[in-house]
This record gives sequence, structure tokens and C-alpha cells, in this order.
Amino acid sequence: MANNAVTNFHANSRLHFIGSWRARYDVFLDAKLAQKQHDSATNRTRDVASTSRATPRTIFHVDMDCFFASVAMRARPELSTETPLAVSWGTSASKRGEVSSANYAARAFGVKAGMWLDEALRLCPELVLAPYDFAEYEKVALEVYEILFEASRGECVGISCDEAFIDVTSRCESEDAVAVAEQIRRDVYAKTKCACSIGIGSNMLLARLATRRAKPDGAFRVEPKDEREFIAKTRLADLPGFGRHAGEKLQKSTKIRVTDTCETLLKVPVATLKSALGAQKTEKLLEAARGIDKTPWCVRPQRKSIGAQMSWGVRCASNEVAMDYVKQLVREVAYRMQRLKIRGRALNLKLWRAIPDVNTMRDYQGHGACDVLTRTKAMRELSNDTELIISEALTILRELNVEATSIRGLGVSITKLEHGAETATSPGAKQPTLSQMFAKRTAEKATHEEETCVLAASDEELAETESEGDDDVADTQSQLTQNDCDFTLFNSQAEIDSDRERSIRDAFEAAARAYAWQRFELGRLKLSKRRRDTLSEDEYARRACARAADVIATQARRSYAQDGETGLNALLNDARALCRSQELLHETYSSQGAAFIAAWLDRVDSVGKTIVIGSSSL
DNA sequence: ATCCTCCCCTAC
DNA sequence: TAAGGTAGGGGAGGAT
Repeated sequence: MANNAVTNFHANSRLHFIGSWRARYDVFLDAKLAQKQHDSATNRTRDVASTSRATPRTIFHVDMDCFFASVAMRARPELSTETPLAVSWGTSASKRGEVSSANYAARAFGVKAGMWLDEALRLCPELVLAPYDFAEYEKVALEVYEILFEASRGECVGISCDEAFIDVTSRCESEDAVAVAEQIRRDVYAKTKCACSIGIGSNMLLARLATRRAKPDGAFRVEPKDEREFIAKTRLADLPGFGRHAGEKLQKSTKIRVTDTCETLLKVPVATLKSALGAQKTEKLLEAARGIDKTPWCVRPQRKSIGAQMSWGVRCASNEVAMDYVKQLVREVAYRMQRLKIRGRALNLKLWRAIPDVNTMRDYQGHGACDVLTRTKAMRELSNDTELIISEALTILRELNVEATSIRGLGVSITKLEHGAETATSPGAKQPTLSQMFAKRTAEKATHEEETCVLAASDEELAETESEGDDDVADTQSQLTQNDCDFTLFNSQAEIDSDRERSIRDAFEAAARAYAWQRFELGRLKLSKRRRDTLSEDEYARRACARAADVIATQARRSYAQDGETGLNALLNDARALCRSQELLHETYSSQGAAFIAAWLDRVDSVGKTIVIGSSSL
């Protein structure tokens, strides 16, 4: 049971969404930069990835105001802006969980992000709670990025789903910076119904600090003549990179508090700071305290590591279970590497080991008090091959020699990466067929079908023929519930044990829907012309889904008959890959389709993991 | 000297 | 106590 919680959490967690933002954004960036190269044939080529800025620039720091809460608000048009609302995993009944984001009405009651829900409800009993909606955050974020790219002609550095820097130096030679910022803010609001704030400064640091003054829903510029004064009065806690531990160390050795200003810090002997914080950190801190920021401007930084970890609900009854967790993590990482065409040379295993006798039984699912161990190993070869990485990872796990029952979390990450390399060709790598599948979007002509992916039924298989008559309509209709299709993938109980049937059916249902939507939206999934004319678009899409599910069910049965469990797992991997590939298709899809597919992706993802982990820990 | 490993710290 | 993921940078100290 605990494993279900793990996998569901993993796919639905706010931290996972935030942490994996870069990967989603990269897909968008690639499309953007490719388009830009195309533009440069007609326009003048511009330096997209310039690495440093010596001269003063005009930098905007664009930050969405209480992003998750704003997105939640637009889904609830009946609420006035005066209604306090918070996004949280918990409900007002359970009062468990933390506030992830609170709108400004809620903040007026003292409700803040990070606060426990029971406290938030005590401060503000009428607080409206909204669930996470990751698909929607992604959609809004990319809409905002679209605007920022436009406004800055591609000079946009994405920080997260709700935050970015843009360089508008050249544009602000002829236009007033604040006016430009206000225009961007209006554009963002018009497109997304979400407010953002913009800080303006001569470098990224000053722009970021300016945003603090701009919020909420405003713009603020640090004028060049005011920079000295501005930074001098800035609190140390506001400087980026200056966290809790740095604050404590500083206070211990210098009596300076994080609430003191940069001005104060500069009076401290440099040697004192260095012994407390280290040379590099001191250097950076002192630069920041003078308003200097030498961070390179890089629109598309190269990824240096890629990994996945789990430290929630991890409980291992035996070594085999621990090995299964590791295998599952490696599959996730290898899959991402294959999709991104990245290979690596070094493997890092991270393991949370419970500290004996410390709060041991108090945990429900959390990792509790732990030592965190990490081990690095050079891999036999530059690779992104699932099996190779699994064997290397299991070697490390064995060498760490940790009692399985004390393991509270595991992580796998790959470093020393090489980009753009060819993908592993070993048997495990079925996914490339999917990249082939979706590479076609950008391909000049829509030649289809070297698709060997199990789920990728040919269009012919999916297409209904004109000759199918009204009987078929009735047939299909009988399979439809009021709002949805009925996806029966496994008809016989004997085909698969009933415990797992439900999960697998769920996964394939989601996969089938995603698949059908892709085809539908690409205009390649066709019902008969007559039917298309008589059905509403919604109804048409539903039938198309039902049709696709049917074909996939047949394939699933065939695959199970042929390869048993192995065949099913391969199918599940494909299902996950298929749904994930929606990330590649944002530009092609309608927003409705993209949102649907994103939701199904989550389901396939979690069901897929549940099955693999669950089956091996039975 | 320089690199590497195993941490620690930070941001979002 | 509590949905504790992903990624980057740096330091100490050992290996080369």
C-alpha cells in the first residue's frame, strides 16, 4: 500500500513539478530557438547564447504573483478577488498539508506559503482551498514565456515556471523601461488572467531585488543613479544564495544578522567572512552587497546532471525491494536521458538511512531523521542504457551494504554528460520509436509509419471505413457512458490476475486516450465523413478515443499472450512514453487536448510505477 | 597543481 | 509531525 502512496506522490507532487520544470521548459525552448534560426534567414542573426555582459544592461525580472493561487482563481470565476484562497494538497476537512500558495486576500489574514493548513485555517476560517493543477500551471507558464520571448526577441532566461529574466537593453534605448514593463504586464494579464510583477535593474541581481518592491501587481525600476543607495539598504536575507545556514554562520562569527543591510556587511573584515563562509561564497556575497552580479547570461544552459529520487514512503522489507526501487529510479532516469539524447559517464547513488532510535516509529510515510549517503561510480562506458545503469547502480547499492529495513529514500543521478549523442540501441530502448513518431511534427512532409512502438497503431487500423454502417454507430454508442468511453482492455479474468487488472486497464485507458487525442489533433484520426458531419466535435473526439482504445486493447492482449509480464511492462513503458510525449506537442495541440493529455500522463505514470514496483514487492 | 568524491547548502 | 523533487555550486580532504 505504501508503494501506491509513493508513486502517486511522485507524479503529483508540487516539488516534482517544480523540480522537473527545466525539462518541460527545454522542450519549449528548443522549439523557440529552432524557430528563431528559421527567422534569421530573413532577419539579421542575433547572438542567442551570448555568455557574458560587461556593460550595463536593462534587465527585467518577471515574477508571477502567487502563481498557483492565481491560476486557481481563474478556474473559480465566481470568486471575487477579495476572497482568500490558498492552494494546498489538503482540504478544510483534513487540515493536513501545507499551504503552497496564497492569494493576496489570504495574505491579508497572515496566511503564507509554507504554513501548515491548520494554522492557515485558524487565521482565516473562510479560506477557500484549491487543489494543484499542474497541467494548467504549465500551460499558463508557457503562455507567459511566449510573451516574454516576443517582448525580448528571444533574450529570455527562464528560472522556473513562474519566474524569468529578460534582457530588453536595445528595446529600452528607444522606449521607456517602465512603460515596456507595464505593456508586458498588460499582455500577460490579458492572455492568462494572472498578474505578474516586474523588477527592472542594470543586472539580474538588481532586477531581482527590484521585484520585491514591485509586488504585488506592479513594476519597479532601480534607477542607475539610485543603485548605490538601493543596494546599501538591502537586507542580507534578500540576497540570493544567502540562506539559513549562511545566516547562522555569519551571526555566530560576526554578530551580524540577516536583517542587517549590505552596508553593514561591507564593514566586516574580509578574512572574518572567509573563515565563516568560505572564499568563493564570500566573494560572491561581497559582490552582491555592492550590487554587482557577474552571472553569465545564458538562454539555454547545458544540463550537467540528470536524476530522480524518492524519499517519501520508501520502506524496504528486503534487499530485493530496495533493488526494485533502484531499478525503477534508473528506468526513469535512463528514459529521460534517451529522450533528451544525453549519455553520461558517472553514476551517483544517494541513500537515506534512518538514524536508529530517533523518532523511528513516529513517521507515517516521511523519511524521518536520516543520514544521507552518496556514492559515485564511473560507469563502464559512456551510456544511457537502462540495463547497464541498473547493473552499475545495484553494484553501488550492494557496496553501501545498508540494512534494507533502514532505507528511507533512494536517488539515482547521472553526471559527466555528453549531449546530442546517439541513443542506446540495446533491447531496452524502445522509446526512440516515439521520438521518431513525434519528430514528424517538424518534418517537412507527413510521411508516417516506421512506428514500431507497440501502441502506435497505424492510421489504417484506426480509420473507420465508409462502409461501416449504422449498426456500428449503435455498437460504439452502447460502449459510451454519458460522459466518457468504456475502455475494456482485458475481457477475460483468466488473462491476468484481477488485482492488477484494474491498474493496467487504467494505464491503457489513459494511454489510449492520449494516443487518440494526438491523432485526432493531428488530423490523422478519422471517422467516416458522414459521422464527422453529424457529430459535435466533443462527441467525435470521444468516438475517436473509443476506436483507438479498441485497437490498443487488441494489441495489449496480443502482447500479453506473446510475452506475458514482459510484454505488459514493455507496453506500459510505451504508454508512459506516449503520454509524456505530449510535452513535445504543445504547439500542435489545442489547449484542451494538451491539458487532457497532461492529466492522462500523470495517471499512466503513476499506474505504471505502481505496477512495476508493486509487482516486485509482493 | 589539479581532479575527484562525498558531502553541504541553496533556489525554485 | 506534516506531499522531503531536481539541479547547480562550493568546500574539505584525499588521490593523482
